[in-house]
Amino acid sequence: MLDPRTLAARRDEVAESCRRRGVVVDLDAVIGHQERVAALTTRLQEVYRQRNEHQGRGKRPLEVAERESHAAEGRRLKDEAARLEAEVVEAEKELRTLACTVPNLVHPDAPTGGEADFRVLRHSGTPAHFDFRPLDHLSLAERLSLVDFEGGAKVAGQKFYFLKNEAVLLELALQRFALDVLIDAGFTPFVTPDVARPEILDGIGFDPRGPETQIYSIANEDLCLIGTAEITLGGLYADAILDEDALPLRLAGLSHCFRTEAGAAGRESRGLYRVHQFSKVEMFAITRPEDSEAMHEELVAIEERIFQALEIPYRVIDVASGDLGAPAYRKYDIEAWMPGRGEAGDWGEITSASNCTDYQARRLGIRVRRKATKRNEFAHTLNGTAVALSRAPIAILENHQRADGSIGIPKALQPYFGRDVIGPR
RNA sequence: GGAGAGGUGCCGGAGUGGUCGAACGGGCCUGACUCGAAAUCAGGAGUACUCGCAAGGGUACCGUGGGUUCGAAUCCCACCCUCUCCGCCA
Repeated sequence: MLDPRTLAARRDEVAESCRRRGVVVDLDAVIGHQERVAALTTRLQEVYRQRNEHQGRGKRPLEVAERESHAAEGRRLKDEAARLEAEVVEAEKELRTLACTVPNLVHPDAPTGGEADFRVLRHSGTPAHFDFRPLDHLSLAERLSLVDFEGGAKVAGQKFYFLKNEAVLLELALQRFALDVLIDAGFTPFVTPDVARPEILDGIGFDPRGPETQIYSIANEDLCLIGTAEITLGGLYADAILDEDALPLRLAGLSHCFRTEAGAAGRESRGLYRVHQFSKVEMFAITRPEDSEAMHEELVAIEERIFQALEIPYRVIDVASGDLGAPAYRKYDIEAWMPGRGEAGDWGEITSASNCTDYQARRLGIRVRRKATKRNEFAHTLNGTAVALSRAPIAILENHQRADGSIGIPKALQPYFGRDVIGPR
């Protein structure tokens, strides 16, 4: 949600961003509605003022007849207020609905276009040359008894799985490795709840309901399974007014992530790439508005450090305007080289870092108290994947596979993993 | 899960129908005193909405949502949360 008043002030800029996103929104309707809500609110407050004045006159002892007519007038004012209140509530609800259709602004340097129009910012590493035909991660994992999708389907359904043997150790090693990198970088580590209230999801910009939702709801509870720790870490600071000196906040959250993947049938669905549950170490940052772009670069730099240490070839892309998602102002994805993907290997997204500017902060009520002006402003929030324990293992398995079917463990991970190879078996 | 207690401003803590946006402490900010500081004294500090070019008005908010009443922090109902005890449990 963009603030309807800043929307009015920056109307043309917002319109241009919507155009670049390919989103059709009637901005003038939102602005007009905001004005109507303000006018209604003013009228309601005037009735409140009258009511207060009237009540002041009832504080002294009154004759019986006087008391009667006083009470009657009071009831009249109360009814009038109630009527207006209902109108205001209704109008505000509608305004919120309208305002929520307006996505965030888009960074001027982000490429314009759809999913395929990303800009490649840089490459790191070179895809390994195999003198044998490399397998995809699923075949590798099955040969080595690392995952059990059949068992997952048996107890929980399609796209759930068991990790087994070294895959379990690999998951834990990657978690711990990533956390160490983040702690070094000044992040405070968290293990967060795996569930959250719908308001929190909504504040972060996830739609907990509706047919296209990515979110599981828990029956008979007002709770959802989280799709990422971004939800819980952001929610942790909902309604906070933060001291300017306390920023930026760097938070690292380890959680399980649950996604329904509604409407994603058939899309790159093999193996661990797109599953209903996985673990993730997520970065979340809260900054002053002027610091968010630098923080965005910092988050990507950390992601790159992690994947360089894991010896995974990758490229960093600047996601195009049409593929950003409503909260994001700019998004950088890291795509790892996955030798087993497609016919002869392909790039696959393994992390994603977004600068959401004040879009989430506004909905969650995360503010900064400015020292100079003593005023409160909405903070900026950012999030980025340190390591997703579904996709990072794909990249490791596929890139570090050997002719004998074993998997080499990158040096940086060996102390965490405990040995230097998985298999062969 | 059962029983009890409680949720008030930055913190502690009054307040059981109008005079309460809220006593009193503490902390914080400004000024006075001081060479400076401490102590002391005098002032000032919440959030949001709304009207206004502004200065400055107005309105709402005492866990949340309803209700009673001319009038609710105060009474009633529901829910959420916290604490203590019991039970259960990793």
